[in-house]
Formats: sequence, C-alpha cells, structure tokens
Amino acid sequence: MDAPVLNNGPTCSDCPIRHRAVCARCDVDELEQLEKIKYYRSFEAGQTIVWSDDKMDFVGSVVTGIATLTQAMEDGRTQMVGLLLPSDFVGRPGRDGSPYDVVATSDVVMCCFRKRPFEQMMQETPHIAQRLLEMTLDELDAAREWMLVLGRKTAREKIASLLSIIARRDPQQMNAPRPGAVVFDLPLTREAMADYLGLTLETVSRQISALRRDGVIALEGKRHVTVPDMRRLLDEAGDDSDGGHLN
Amino acid sequence: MDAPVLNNGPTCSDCPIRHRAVCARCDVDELEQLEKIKYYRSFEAGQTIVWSDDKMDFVGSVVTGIATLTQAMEDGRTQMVGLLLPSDFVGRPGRDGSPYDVVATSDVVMCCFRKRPFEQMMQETPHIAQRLLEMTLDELDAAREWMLVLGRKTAREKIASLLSIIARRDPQQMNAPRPGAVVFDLPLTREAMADYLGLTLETVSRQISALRRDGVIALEGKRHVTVPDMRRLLDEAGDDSDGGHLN
DNA sequence: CGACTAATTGATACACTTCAAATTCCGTGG
DNA sequence: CCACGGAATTTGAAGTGTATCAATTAGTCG
Repeated sequence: MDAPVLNNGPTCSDCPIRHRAVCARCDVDELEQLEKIKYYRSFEAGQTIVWSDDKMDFVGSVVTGIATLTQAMEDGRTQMVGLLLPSDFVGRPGRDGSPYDVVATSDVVMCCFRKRPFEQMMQETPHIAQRLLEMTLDELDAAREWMLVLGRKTAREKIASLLSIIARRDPQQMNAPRPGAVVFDLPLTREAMADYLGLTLETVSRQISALRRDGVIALEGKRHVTVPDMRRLLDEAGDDSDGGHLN
Repeated sequence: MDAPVLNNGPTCSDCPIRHRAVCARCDVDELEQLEKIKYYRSFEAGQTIVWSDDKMDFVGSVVTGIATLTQAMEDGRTQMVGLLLPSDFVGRPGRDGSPYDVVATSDVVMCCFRKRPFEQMMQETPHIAQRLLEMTLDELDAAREWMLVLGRKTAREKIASLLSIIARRDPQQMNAPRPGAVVFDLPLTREAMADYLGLTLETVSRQISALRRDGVIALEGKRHVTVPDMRRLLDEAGDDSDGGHLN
C-alpha cells in the first residue's frame, strides 16, 4: 500500500504549483525550510492515498494528477465531497486523520510534509497559515456552491454544472476550434461523476447522451468533450447568465 | 434596513461566546484591542443581515440567536448552505462581500468588527488567524458532511439527520425526561428545513409525521420535539452506529 | 373571536432509480 | 496489425420516491 518515496524531486523554485499551493506566499528562505521537510510520493490511478479515519503522518499538495475526496455509508452509498487538482492541499493540521477517503483518479504525484514539522512551521511562518486559510475559505465556498447543485438542481443541470466546472479549470482551452468553444478530457468515469452528483451512473449516461443529442456538447470516444458554445452550457447549468467568467 | 448599533455591550471577558468564537485563543491584551474595534448589532427574526454580493464593511460573530446562510437560483429554488449558531463567524477576511444571503431566523445579536482594522489585526495576531483557520476547517467538514446528506440520503434519513444535528448542539438536554432522551425546540420552519434538506416543505411535513407515527419522535405543538431514544434517531439518519457521540 | 400564516394531508404526475441486456471501448497477447 | 476479453458505457422497460397541485386543519397574533 505504500507508495514509493522520492527524495530527489524538483526544487521548489521550479515546481509547477509553486504559486498556487500552500507555499504560494513563501519567500526563498521559507521555501528552503520547506525543502527540508518535504518528500514526494507517487500513486497509481485507482490507489487509495488516505483511508478515512486512518492516522495520517503527513499533509501535502497534489503536484500532478487528480484525486477525489469520498465519503461512504455502510450500505455502500457513496458521495464525493471534493475533487483535488494540482496545488490542492490534503490533510488537516491539528487533526490526526482525514474523515474521507482520498483516492487517486489518475496517476498522482504528491508533495508531502511530515506532519509535526509542518505544524511547527505553521506556527512560525504566517505566510503558510495565511495561504492555508485562504485556500480553506475557497474550498468552503466551493463546497457550498456544490450543496446547491446537490440539493436543488435537476440531473441535466447537474451534468452541465460538472462539465462547466471541469471546462473552466482545464488548461487545455488553447486548442479550441473557435473562440467561445472549449475542449477537454473528462477525468472521471461515469460512476465517479454519479458519485459526485448524487445520481446513478445510468442517469449520468442518459443525460450526457441527451446533451449530445441537443448539441450542447460533442463527444469523441467516451472521454473527449467539445463544448461548441460555453454560454449555452452555463445556461443549461442553471447558473446566472455567464457565471461571472467566460474564459 | 440598518440595525441598531449598540456600543455599550458586555465586555469580552463576560461574553457568552468568549471561549468558542474567533477570539477564543486571545489573551487579555488582545481582547483589549478587539474591544476597540468591536460593536454590537441586533436583528429581528426575519431580517436580512447581509445580502448576497453586497459589499460588507464588517465581519463578526453571532452572539445569540440563529441565522442561516442561503443561496438562491434565479427561478427561486433555494438552498440553505449553513446554519449559524452562537459563536459562528460571518464574513470573509480578504473578500468584499458574501456570496450568500445571511438571514436572522430568530432575533440575533452580532458582535461586529470593522473589516479593515480586523484584517489588520489578523496579520499581527496569530491567535486570531489560527482560530479562524480552525473554525473554517470545521465548517468545511460540516459542509462536506452535509453533501452526503443532500446527495445520497432519503427524505426520511434527511429529516432524521437534521434532527440529530439540532439535538446534538441544543443545550437544553438537561430537562430530558430520562437518560438517552433529548428534548428541544425546532429553530426552523418547515420551509427552512426543506431548504436545508433539498426537499419540499410538504415532504418535510410528511416525513416528520411518519417519524412521529413510528415513535421515533414525539411532538407537542409544531416545534417542540422529544426524542425518546437518541440511538434510534441516529439509526434512522443512516449514520454509523452511534455517530461517535451519544451525549 | 376572526384573519392570516404555518403545517398537514390527499391525489396525481413525473424524474430518477432499478434491474437487465446490448454495445462500445481499450489494453493485451497472439 | 488484428482478434479477444473484460470493463465501461449505453440503452431499454418498469418501479418508486419525491414533487406538484389542491384542499383542509392547526396555530398565532391583533
């Protein structure tokens, strides 16, 4: 179950998530300190990174890949409660374990910090605590946004909402066939989408087919999605006019 | 729309939320500083404390009463995304407004801090930032817990979950007729419960009636609830055995 | 006591689930 | 390169839980 531990990763200064992760505000001195307590771990797609309620001896950031935060009931009903993309933080300073399973959806590389030294450093380094607070507040907003999706949206709106979110932060929008269009790959199986949306996988499949029939999206294979008109998709998601961003 | 501003409230040292609010870790010196930038505001039941996306010039803590965080779609569908009890924090340092409506459900007294000075003080006072991080992480856990309720639980389980949560933190459990039993008043209308649970008010009403018929709860009037066997209620909520606590 | 709002209850409709089968996708080995 | 096999996905048919629409009843405040 243990992932390989790599000590000779990239240095912080050329880390791809240097400016968005928990270390974003650190200056060079502080980075140097972090270097001392950090190590890299790799996980293969499907591997569990953290089991719920297990003791965690580290915290860390997703460097590459995608992971999910998942909660399950005894009878097997499962709800995804978070999607972890590069730069997102895993673990909770001040607590021993995660109440959720953390599972690698693709191959994942994590930048880990031993927990005690990291907590120690948080006390002494306001830049880290500040950034972590900011990130946590953002996650809280995202979680609440998602509560509206889960509680009040129809299946079709749920799918459109999920596609919007993925489209918005997928960095592949350069190859768009024309302005306003967006292209991306789904990082999730139908089942994972269902667990995120509080639906069954059959319903997910049906609604994706319906959106395709209606021309809101186009599919090549099962995973590659083209959105010809982002505004249309946002409209289907039921959010106000343009959701604040467009591209 | 402006609530009365009271300057001569209780001093921090005999504040009822002194040890649970954002100021919990402050020492006497720090409290003295806070005193200088704090003021009290009162709101009547039903009043809106903050309108979504309006500029907020303060942050603060609920001292007494109950408020809700609410998100709405254009067509009127509404989802409650948070329940604010005494000691809970309102507002986001570093942001101008709240993305949610904050509404007083009962009469509410808030301890407010002018935003700029508070943000300033956060920089200088690790005790405040630390406590705020801790509270935000707790809220994030609660929000994720609620995502499971919204996404995967049945109407009956949703009601039982809500009653469990209210019962757990209502401080009135002394008058329980016998050990294991719990008595409390519902602080929410059926409609507010529906908005919290992602249901209609009719479904809420039906499920409460069903739980009453089945002896899981007893009602006097519409608001006063007796839970003869807390374990039974937790069971109906679908949570594992005893949910970690039992009184 | 009467008017207004909150809550209950009933009947029907429909969105989503469930159970089942067919099809497509995709890596593996011949 | 193509054929094979298992998993992922799609599609179909029927069932069910919750929403919707519509009265009725209970509770509350003037």
